[in-house]
Amino acid sequence: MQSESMTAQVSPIDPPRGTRSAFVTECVRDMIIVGELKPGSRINERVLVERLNISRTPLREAFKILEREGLISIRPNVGATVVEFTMDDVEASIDVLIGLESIGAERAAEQASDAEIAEIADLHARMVAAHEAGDLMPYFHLNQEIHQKIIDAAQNPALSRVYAAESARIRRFRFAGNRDGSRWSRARS
Amino acid sequence: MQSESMTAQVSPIDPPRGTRSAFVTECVRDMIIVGELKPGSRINERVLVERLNISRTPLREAFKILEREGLISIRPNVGATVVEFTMDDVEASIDVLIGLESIGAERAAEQASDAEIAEIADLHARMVAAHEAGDLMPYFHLNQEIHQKIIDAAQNPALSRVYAAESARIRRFRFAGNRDGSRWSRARS
DNA sequence: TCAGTAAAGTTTGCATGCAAAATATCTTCT
DNA sequence: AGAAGATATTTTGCATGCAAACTTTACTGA
Repeated sequence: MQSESMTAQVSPIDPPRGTRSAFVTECVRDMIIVGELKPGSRINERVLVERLNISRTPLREAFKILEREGLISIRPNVGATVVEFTMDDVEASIDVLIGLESIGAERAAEQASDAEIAEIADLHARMVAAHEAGDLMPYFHLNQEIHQKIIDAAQNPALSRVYAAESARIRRFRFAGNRDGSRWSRARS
Repeated sequence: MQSESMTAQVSPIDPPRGTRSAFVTECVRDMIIVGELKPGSRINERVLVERLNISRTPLREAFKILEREGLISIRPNVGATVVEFTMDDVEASIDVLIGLESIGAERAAEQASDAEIAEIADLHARMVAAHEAGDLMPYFHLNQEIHQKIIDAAQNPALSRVYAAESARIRRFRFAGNRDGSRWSRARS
């Protein structure tokens, strides 16, 4: 669903694919995840409007979406600010993610095919190896992949949706949080 | 231009408190939950605009929010429709809710005070009693209460948020789904 | 000097207008 | 009659304008 292609810099000229609203939502979300819009800072509508060459209407719609996603906070008559995460917040989210993965693993074990299980087991072994070798990037990607596989294998749309949403919320902290993988260890079943 | 005719059908309050956007969001959400807007049916902007005495802008913002909440689906250039749930969808959500409650119970057991645990245990006992007595309404409310207590006791904001969101999504199916409480039984720890 | 206040300048929330897309209605031809 | 196409109507997406709320700056008096 989410493309891994990271537009580090927002294109000055915008080829509007789909609706403006969806386009702007993705842009602003990426800006937040990448860190171009920093936690705690207010977001100026006019600046973004000029930057993205769109009017305020789709931008404000994007704000509503991103607020519901938990990435920004809108104070009435004041404006939107990028939400700040404390370390506790991030750990709380990770705790939830781990729990969701447990659910997924449980249901997956009941419903998944042997092939899927084998695939997951393989990914898991490689992930553990990468982790113990201290290879952070491979570990990170394998981690993401295996978690997604587990969730998908459970064949529970609600689970996939909730997991994806919460996962996206703290995506920008994944790298930092991964410095010590000890927390993630508990996700291994 | 909006006449102040007697449109007092279901409209909660005419003077909108807070922002129009928030007001409209709550209104439409309630309409969906109550069943006034039926699953699968398209939502006509103009009708709602006239009904709620507001312009299209806040209504469309509400649509974006409700789409994020999973209550409606917006097809570009076509419009918004109330999402239809299959029984499988509802069961999938319930599965997720149960899983989240398990996480909550686990964390709560670690962090909650004895008083909180006792309170939950008491609620739980009464819930089981109501369930076995076949008292649906008391059971339902106790059920809601105990689940909320457990989630709160875990002191995990992310967990509370995710649970509340998913719970709200299927609120309108709770009664029907409660016919057999057997599924909920597994949430008891 | 600085707290308090008033005026100027921004920024937000919302209503409205318009073009494009989609839907409904009517016509035409086989 | 029924299908295909053309036209009319409705509906959506977006830009823009304006009033209210907020923020910043300038000013006054103690």
